[in-house]
Amino acid sequence: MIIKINEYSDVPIYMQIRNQIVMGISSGELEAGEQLPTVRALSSEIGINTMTVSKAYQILKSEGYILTDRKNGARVRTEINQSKTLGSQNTEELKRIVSEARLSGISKEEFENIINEMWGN
Amino acid sequence: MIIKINEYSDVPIYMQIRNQIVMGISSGELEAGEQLPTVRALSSEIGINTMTVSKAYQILKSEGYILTDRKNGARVRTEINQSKTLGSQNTEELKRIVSEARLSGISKEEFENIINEMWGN
Amino acid sequence: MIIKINEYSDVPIYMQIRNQIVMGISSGELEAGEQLPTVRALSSEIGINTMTVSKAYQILKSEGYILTDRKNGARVRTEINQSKTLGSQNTEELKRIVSEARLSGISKEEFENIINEMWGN
Amino acid sequence: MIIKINEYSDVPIYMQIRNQIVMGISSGELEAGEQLPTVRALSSEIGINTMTVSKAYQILKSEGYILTDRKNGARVRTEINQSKTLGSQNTEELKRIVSEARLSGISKEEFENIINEMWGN
DNA sequence: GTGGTCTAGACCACG
DNA sequence: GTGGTCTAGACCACG
Repeated sequence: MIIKINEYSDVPIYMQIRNQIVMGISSGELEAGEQLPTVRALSSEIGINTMTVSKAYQILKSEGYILTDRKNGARVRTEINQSKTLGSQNTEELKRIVSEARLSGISKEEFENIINEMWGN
Repeated sequence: MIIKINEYSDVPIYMQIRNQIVMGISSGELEAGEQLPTVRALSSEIGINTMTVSKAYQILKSEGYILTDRKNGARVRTEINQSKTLGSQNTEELKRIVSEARLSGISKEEFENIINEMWGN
Repeated sequence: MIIKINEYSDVPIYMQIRNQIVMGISSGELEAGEQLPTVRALSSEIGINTMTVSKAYQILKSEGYILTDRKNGARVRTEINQSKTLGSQNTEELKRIVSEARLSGISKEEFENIINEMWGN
Repeated sequence: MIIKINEYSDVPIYMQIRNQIVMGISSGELEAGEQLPTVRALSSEIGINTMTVSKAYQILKSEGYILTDRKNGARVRTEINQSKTLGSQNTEELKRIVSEARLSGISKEEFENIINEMWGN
């Protein structure tokens, strides 16, 4: 899986890494149990500080997306916690996006089509 | 309309104000042409600096949501530009949220119900 | 001649009045010697303070575009001073606009066409 | 590149900075990808507050002229959006300048020569 | 070291 | 009274 960093984004680099790995797991590009590159490998590959990658991995671990051990490095967790809830921050973000979409003249049907495409099948 | 600031949020205060006003316009709580509180009134009401409120208003102005004049203060714009697009940042955010929702075990139907509730009718 | 005020413009109202009268003289809509509406008439017509119109007239007078006397009110000057220079402020503004036009991908030919249309004949 | 502030100008300092950087990019004095001075360096160089410089940079960023990141500071964007339009404010300003130029006795040919010089080649 | 945020307080032009 | 500008100074996350 290829991680692409936008160094000029407002989103911190460690968060960009975290987000792309989460999206990779969700899309199936990263399978359950699959091994992630080592911190050192990934940081040299994308040309950033190891601390930054390490921070991304720590967040993914604390969120329950990956497991780490000294021997095997990091792996995608096979049983990700199914909270079945969006969480308050994502709910707030989603409300904001929905509001802006409505004001920009997008119809609910169009918005649902966007969601459908993103969801895959 | 009541603005509530979460001082522990990662979202800057001026952005929280901006977001809540956008959501207020979208929901109809703030009507087209309606007058917003003055910078001074709002800043004293929520206990923050006038510069911070001013920054929120300037962003809303530059985004085309409100208009300001020296005499009457700020008003909700009656004709908000209908770009009919989400914008690249909102698209990225939405992709991330969809990915996290899927991984948390939310079904597409449940997600669409969340959208439906947020959308209103 | 009809003066249209944009109350939400960053350009002060007195300057909007001044600018529109200058453009009216330049286009020929206002002829040399033609009488302008009284301060009172114009201010009530466009619904603003008499002081604001008065300020516009004072600027036009000091710039040599109009003449005022108690008996006849304000008239377009028949011999406007032909300095044949842009002035430093207009020169700076024009430089800025040219720079922005270039960066936006407008060609010199296209820009000259815009000038031609504005110039009339 | 040297930024010169006119403290007596009606143009706010942050806008003077913004304008001079835009003109620098347009003239080629600032090249695509070139690094701008840091907020602190520029503010101390021209003797003004960091907030004022920061505001100029934020405007340039929101307009798409520059990119900022925490590590490297600000850089001139390599691909500036080519809208190919003047924008309504610049169009209005240009109309005003053309009108004043005509009234001052400048011929269309002379005006086009001024444009030509500003445009470079 | 970098840009970003926020404050307290001042002053300004406009109307 | 209104929004807009600017300062001096502080603190912050990111890298």
